[in-house]
Amino acid sequence: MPELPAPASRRERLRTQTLQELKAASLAEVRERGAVGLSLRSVARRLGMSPAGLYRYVDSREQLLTLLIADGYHDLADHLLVALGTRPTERTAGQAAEPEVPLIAGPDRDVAERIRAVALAYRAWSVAHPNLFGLLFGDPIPGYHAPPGGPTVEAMNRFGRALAQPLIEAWEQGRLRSHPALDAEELAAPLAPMGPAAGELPAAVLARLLLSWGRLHGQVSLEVFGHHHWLMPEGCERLFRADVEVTLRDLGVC
Amino acid sequence: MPELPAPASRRERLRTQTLQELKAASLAEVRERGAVGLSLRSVARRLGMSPAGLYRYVDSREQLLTLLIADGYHDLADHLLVALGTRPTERTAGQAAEPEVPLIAGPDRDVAERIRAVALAYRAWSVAHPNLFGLLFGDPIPGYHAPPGGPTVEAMNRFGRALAQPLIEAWEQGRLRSHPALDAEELAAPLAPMGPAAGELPAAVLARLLLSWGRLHGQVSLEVFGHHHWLMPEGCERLFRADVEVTLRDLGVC
DNA sequence: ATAGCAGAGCGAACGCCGTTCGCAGACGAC
DNA sequence: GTCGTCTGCGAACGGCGTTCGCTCTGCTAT
Repeated sequence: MPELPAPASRRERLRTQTLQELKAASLAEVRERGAVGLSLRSVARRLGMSPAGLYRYVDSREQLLTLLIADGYHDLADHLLVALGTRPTERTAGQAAEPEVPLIAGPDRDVAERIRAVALAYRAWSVAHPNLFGLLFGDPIPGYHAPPGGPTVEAMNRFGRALAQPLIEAWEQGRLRSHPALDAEELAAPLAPMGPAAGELPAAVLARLLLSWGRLHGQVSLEVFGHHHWLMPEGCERLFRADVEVTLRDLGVC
Repeated sequence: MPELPAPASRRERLRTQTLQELKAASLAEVRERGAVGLSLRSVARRLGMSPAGLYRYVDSREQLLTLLIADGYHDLADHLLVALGTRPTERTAGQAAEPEVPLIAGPDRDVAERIRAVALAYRAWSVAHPNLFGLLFGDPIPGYHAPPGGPTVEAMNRFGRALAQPLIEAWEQGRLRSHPALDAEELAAPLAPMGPAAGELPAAVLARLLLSWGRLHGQVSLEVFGHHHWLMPEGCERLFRADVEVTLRDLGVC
């Protein structure tokens, strides 16, 4: 979120500052108690405000959650971009202590190392913020659908671009191995009318992206939600690293 | 859940019947509105009971949810077992319309086909019951930890065994391809002290099980929670089938 | 057969929640 | 300085999970 120059009247400055505090307090609640446990009254108590007062800044509890979702995607995207060597020190949004990025591989590094870096960063962020991971990727908010042009989809797109970046590079370098199951035309066909985010990505690359993302996401999801941890108390990270290596071989870059 | 012979007094019969109705009504609520939307008062209204009356059968809303979780694992396990050709017609628990099992491969079929069958059944069940999938694999209930010997873990174990069954067969047939990233000793080491469910499974097989499950689970999770659907309106099933084929090749059975 | 007791169910209440409404004060524009 | 908009608040409504004490029913032991 680039800071707008906006000279902004005193009123407006106070307003945006209050809204930032509101989001920060809500974020803290979500981190501690999960998205389900977010209570407007409790947030109001933190801010020393009346519950009704919050409604000057937020339409409803649900809309507040979507604000946090957008921020969450931005935070995760920032994290991935750090792993890719972009955006070296900025890190404005996430004011709470951020997890270390386990591996940084800038644009000059081999593409396999860059994929590794983004995958490890994805897991590191998710494990460090399980409740935020749940907010982004867990049960969807019952009635909610993101408005097409809104800040939520923009944040999701930024995240998606960061995730796709090294795969696109691999494709540009001609290093994606062809695969009978992945290059079948019946797979590429439904991908042709792709969403607004995909841009000019060829279907075969998009297919590999979704597949690879899905794999890593599955491991992370099972770990964060406690399903791996229960069968395998230790070693989730090693299992994840093994999956990354297998995926790199499948892609052909390693 | 085998039906106990239990001649049971009239009181007891009525009691268990009421409890079944209670669970059925709650299940319907969860199916419609999701686990977050489950309301004891609403369930009581469905049953024509007072809200307080429910507490004769259930300790709390949370405990009711865990009952549904256990039932959900059993239902999913049943579904997988049907795909494996076991348990041909019984299907007692799930009284609501169950999804068709897309592929049935009995014990006489090739192990690759059996893995395919269980994977497709996993997805079919999840897509057919998104809110139940969320109940089992979405955000965990904030404060809850399954009691070690309880019915929940028993149900999870039954599900895990069904999932592992064809992989074990592949291993017994010596058809699991060795893989540098998966047979590394540092991966097997943390798996050695495995949970109560794993039994005598060798670590390398357990590692492949968790890896393969994680992959498929990731695709299903992203699809059910709407993340794939948004980038790729159609073709989730084809993408999933492609992932299954890639996984089969990785395992070496195909 | 009957006395007594455990089980089942209910109404009322408590404290929490999200949300709305009307009112009061503060700020900014003219 | 005046007026309108913005900000905040107290009170209230309906819904929620949960508890308590009461009644009534059915079972069981004598």
